[in-house]
Amino acid sequence: MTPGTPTIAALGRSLAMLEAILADRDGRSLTAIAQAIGLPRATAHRQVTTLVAERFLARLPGGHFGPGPRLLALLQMVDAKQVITAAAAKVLHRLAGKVGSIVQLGTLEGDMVTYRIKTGRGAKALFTRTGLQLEAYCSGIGKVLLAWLPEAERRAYLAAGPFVALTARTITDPALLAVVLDQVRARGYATDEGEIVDDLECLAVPIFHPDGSVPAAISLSRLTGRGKTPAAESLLPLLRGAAQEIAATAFTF
Amino acid sequence: MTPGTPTIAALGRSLAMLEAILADRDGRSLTAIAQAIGLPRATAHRQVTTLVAERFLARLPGGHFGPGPRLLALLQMVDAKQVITAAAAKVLHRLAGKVGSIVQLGTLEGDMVTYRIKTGRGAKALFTRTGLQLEAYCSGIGKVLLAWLPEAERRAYLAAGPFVALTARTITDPALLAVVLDQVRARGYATDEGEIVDDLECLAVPIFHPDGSVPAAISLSRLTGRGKTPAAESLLPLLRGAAQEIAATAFTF
DNA sequence: GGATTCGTCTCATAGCGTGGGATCATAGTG
DNA sequence: CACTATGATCCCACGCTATGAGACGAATCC
Repeated sequence: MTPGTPTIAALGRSLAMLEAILADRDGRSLTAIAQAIGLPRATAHRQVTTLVAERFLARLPGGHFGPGPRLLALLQMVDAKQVITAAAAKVLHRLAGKVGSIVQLGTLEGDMVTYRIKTGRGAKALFTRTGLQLEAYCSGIGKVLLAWLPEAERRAYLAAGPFVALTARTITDPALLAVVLDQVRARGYATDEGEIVDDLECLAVPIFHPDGSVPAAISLSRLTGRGKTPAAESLLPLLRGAAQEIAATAFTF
Repeated sequence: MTPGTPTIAALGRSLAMLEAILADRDGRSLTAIAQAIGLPRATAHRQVTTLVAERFLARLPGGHFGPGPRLLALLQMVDAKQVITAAAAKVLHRLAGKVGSIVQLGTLEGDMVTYRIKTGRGAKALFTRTGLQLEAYCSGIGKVLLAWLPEAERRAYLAAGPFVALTARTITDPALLAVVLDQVRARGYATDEGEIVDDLECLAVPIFHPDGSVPAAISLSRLTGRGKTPAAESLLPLLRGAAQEIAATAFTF
């Protein structure tokens, strides 16, 4: 540890013990688990006793342990999207500073995209705000999230419709949208050139979960009216780098 | 606390702090949260610092906190069914002793029922064992779990088929099964009279999650060849009582 | 600019968790 | 059935470590 950061050693050890017990699917003895993480039997025993008393663990018949009610309650408060959002915050701030445009992060809830992070210069000029929900089919982030949806869900989404035109360029034909989503998956990124608002264009890439799913996506947006147009695709490596960094910090244990 | 049980006070307090921070959706200050659970600011600050360093929490811009990667990893190991199983173990042992027959608990995974607990006298005479997966449409537990499935999933299950006859009494007609499931929901319990094996009958009731869903079901089984047949429905209150007790211990935080 | 309020850091104190070891409780084994 | 091995649980003196009041800087409000 860095000596400059005072932390509670005992807490870390207890949490490691919690992890070790839940990770153990083979029914090892408490003593064995304790030994595996280098803890005296007596200490481990007391920690587990406490966790059971606090209802974070439950005793199973046969001397084993399982998750307790309070852990379940915790589970209901947390979802992967929140973790990604937390991990993404600082990465996206840095990215926004580097490219000098608006950076956003969004997730899919049902048919709608939820915008969870918005940062960068000119952010107030854009109509979105964090917490806003928007249709998925017409934004870069939305198309990325749809593209990596499981086959069955993507099909259901396309079948549900209707897709209302917000500008002349909005894709409203389900068949065409299906083709576009296939392209997005093949290329690894999505674009939006005036499909929501006429003078807005953006570039979006997925954030991959290790299991291959895409729980979130990030995008760079620019109002086309304003000044120079830096080659959009030249920004792709930066955006992808950020996505990878976010995934790494969010999913590395 | 009961004085007879030695527990680590500090661990409990730190975990309470973790919960409090995650439960706070209003963006209160750390000081405010600490005060709410009666902890000095300095102590709370050190605990949170530790939890961040251990990656159970993550710093959000604006001085707030969100769940961290290790918490996500922890919670991925937990699902509601495990918690229910843990909570049910002792309750079902007691019930088995009281009624003197076989008690089981099962959950639905895809189309199959997984038997997770089996206890009581004569348990070895029955072919099931914990961990066994069985088709859902022909057992009492299975019918309960199907009956409370969300509309769409229940319909999908009924449409998928086929339903093979294991005995002369097995329900193989999807339309009839649909009617039976409606009855089960209306009555609040399911029976199986020789639909899997000729001489086996059972009575099953749901365990309700507070949100109304049914993540698990419990049943009493009896081999009909053997002796007297205590009025099956007279056991219903006992079974329901056990189900309610399990739900209470598993979902009360 | 004065007054809050919050986050962060320091440090002396004592309270508490620590862990070696003893004691039960359960299996396996000859 | 005694014998042994393994694990769970309990005990307790010791010393370390978490504690929390207080100080300080920073940000925000009036």
